[in-house]
This record gives sequence, C-alpha cells and structure tokens, in this order.
Amino acid sequence: MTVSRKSAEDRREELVRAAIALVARKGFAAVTLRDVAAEVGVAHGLIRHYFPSREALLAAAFDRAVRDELAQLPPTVDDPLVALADWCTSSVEVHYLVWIDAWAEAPRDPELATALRAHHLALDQHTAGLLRRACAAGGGRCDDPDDAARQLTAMLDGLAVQLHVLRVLTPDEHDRVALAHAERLLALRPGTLARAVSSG
Amino acid sequence: MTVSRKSAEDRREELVRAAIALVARKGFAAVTLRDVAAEVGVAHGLIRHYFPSREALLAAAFDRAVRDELAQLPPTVDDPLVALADWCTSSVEVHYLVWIDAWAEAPRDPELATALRAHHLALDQHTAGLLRRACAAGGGRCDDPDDAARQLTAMLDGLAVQLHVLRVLTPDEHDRVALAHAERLLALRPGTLARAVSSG
DNA sequence: GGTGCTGTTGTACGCATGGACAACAAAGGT
DNA sequence: ACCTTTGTTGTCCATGCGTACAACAGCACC
Repeated sequence: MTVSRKSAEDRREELVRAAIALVARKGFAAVTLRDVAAEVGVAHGLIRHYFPSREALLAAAFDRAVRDELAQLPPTVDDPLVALADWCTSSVEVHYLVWIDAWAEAPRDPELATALRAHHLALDQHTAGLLRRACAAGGGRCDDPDDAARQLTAMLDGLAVQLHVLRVLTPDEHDRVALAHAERLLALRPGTLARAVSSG
Repeated sequence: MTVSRKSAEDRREELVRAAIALVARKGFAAVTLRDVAAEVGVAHGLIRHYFPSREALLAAAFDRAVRDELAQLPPTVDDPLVALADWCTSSVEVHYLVWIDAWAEAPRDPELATALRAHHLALDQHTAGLLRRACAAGGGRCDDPDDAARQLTAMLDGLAVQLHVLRVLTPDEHDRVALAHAERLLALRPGTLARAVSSG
C-alpha cells in the first residue's frame, strides 16, 4: 500500500474542513475522530499528529467556520439597499446548523460561549453598518441603529430556526418576512428592499 | 442495605424529571443512563425496568417538557393586554436550554423534529390568539394575525438565544425589545404593552 | 546512496457507555 | 406462614471512544 503524503498545511486544512462538515451533519457531540479520519481517508491516528486532542480539532473547526463566514460577508456589493437585502435573505444552511449546535453546546463550554459572543457582536456591528447605509440611501429613518441591528439579528436567528430546523417556513416566506421586518425597522416604504434583492 | 421502594408511577415520573434536568444541564447527547440513575439515587439497571431504551427515556422526557410548558401556558389572566405582555416577557431559562438542544438534535432525529414542529405550531396558534385579543382590546390594527404570530415567535426565539445562550442581553433589554416588537406588530401606541406587564 | 526528518499507519490500552440478566428484597393476597 | 408479584440491585458483556506509541514509507539534503 502506497501512502499519499501531503504538506502539513494542506492536511490540517483538510481535517478542519471535514470536521466542519461533520459537525453540521452530526453535531459537535457526535463527531468522532474516526469519523473525521474516514471522511478524509486517513488513519485516525494521524489526527493526533496535527491536533493534541479532539477538543482542539473541534475548536479549530469552529474557529475556521467563523472566519469563513466573516470573510465572505461583504458580498462586494456597493448599493447599500442591495447589500442589506442580500444580508436579510442569505442564510446558509450548513453554517446555521453549526451555529445552532454551538448554541446548544455553549452553556457547557465557556470558551465556545466567548467565541460565539464575539462572533455575534461582530455580526451585530456589521448589521448596524448595513442599516445605517441603507437608511441613508433609501430615505428611511433610524434613531438607534444599534438597537435596530439587535432586533434584526434576533429576527434573522429566529427565522433561521423556523426555516432550517422546524421547517415551518419556505425560503420565500423567510425572505419576505425578513425583508418586511427590515423595512419596518428603517421606516422604508414597503417593497423598497424586496425590489433590491440581487438577482444573482 | 435496605432498598427504598416506590410506586411505578412515581418512579417513572422521578426518572423523567431527572432526565429533563440533566438534558438542560448537559445536553441530549451527553446525558447518560448512569447520570439519570445517579441523579435519582438508584442503580442504572432500574431504568431498563421502566424504559426499553435510552432513546425512549429521552423521548418521554422531551414529551413531558412540552406538555409541562403547554399546560402552564394560560397564566389564568383575563386581560388580553396583560396576557400578551406576559407571554412576551416569560422566557423560562431551563425550558429554553432544552428547546435549543432539541433544535440542534432535530436535523438528525425525524421524530424529534416532528414533535418540535407540532409544538411550535401550537405555540404559534396560541400566539395568534393572544395577538387577536390584544389587538381588539388595545385598539390596534392587525391585518394578518397568523403572519404577525410567526414574526413574534421568531423574534422571541431569537431574543431567547441572545439572552440565555449568547448573554448579550439583560432580561430587561429582552423584555423591552420583545414588547416594542409586539406593539409595532399591532400598531399599538408605544408603551401600551409595557405598562400592561403583570407586576407578579 | 546513505541518513535524518516527517507524514502516516496499525495496533493496543484504559475507560465509559447501553444493554442484558440473574439474584435479591419488599409488599400483598390467600 | 407461604408464595406470587414487582420494584431493585449488582455484575457482566460487546462496542466504540480518545489517546498513546512503535513501526513504516516517502522525501530532501549532504
């Protein structure tokens, strides 16, 4: 049997990506080192060569998922209304399954809770920025963007649960409710945002 | 060692309650039959006398948690405004930790997902009723109570995550945002609901 | 072409888990 | 008093887990 060698960098990356996929599929608690190894196609002993413990691997995976999401946030869209509309309608399923699992784990894992809180605050700030710019561009009114951002993120989280977990919403309904809520927060004319959703 | 005997009914109840508490504390996946037995103070073999499997015990525990919550829903309050305001501000921490854990588990457990969806729809209907009555009593306007209920439950779920998991909100902030959102949904004068919160 | 270095494998160990079951102990009927 | 029923215990087993580690294989450098 000839073994296939990879650079340490590539292999680490491969393992982390496999871990993220498996967490989304099976949940933090159910992900096994043997699972991850099988997903990549290596012996499970190899993981110990890159990560001192299972916990370290999962922490790296979560960290990576956060970084991924934050990095791909700015969709390189200039129009503030389009940016906000896209933000309201972009709820990536895989990521949300990871977040919801992290929510469930957070009360027992202070480190994860801290990371989760930091991630949330970053998204909150991003959302506040989107709201500010969209408000100015759309002729709306927004006394307290930070408060509005809190309300929008709460709504989006709740809608994501209804969409991805409870499945009591269709994607279209999700988008309609989210956009309507954002329009109401900014006192925009109904439909302003709905018409701005990028066609892509 | 003299063993302490209990009626089958009482013992079952005791085991289910212990399971609920442990799920809230450690999460579905991490709850062990030995854990539950230790919590109650019996040998772990006893559980098999009451439940055919671990899965059956946890299912019974979740079912019981749902029943508990639905049973104690009507807070025996007549005033519709007070009832709605109480509903917006009552977010029991223990229960929500169980729900969030169930959300995380649902994508892998179709039976749990079904139960969760049924529970959600029941709450949605309850919320729609509250909104209808409060709207009439408070002189608001509500074209589509079902849609408004969907939006309120989504917001409450999102806020519960921010309060209990992320801990980026104080209970007061939670209540303020929730009440303001409900007022906006019904086009009530700001403060109408906030003043109605039962003093208890 | 030997010689380290490093990625990789396979096996082994200790441990915790869910489940199975035989033995035991407390009531309750007769 | 005996015996049946039923709640309860302790022990055993197969399995799967995270971790540890010795041996192996590809690769670069001298």
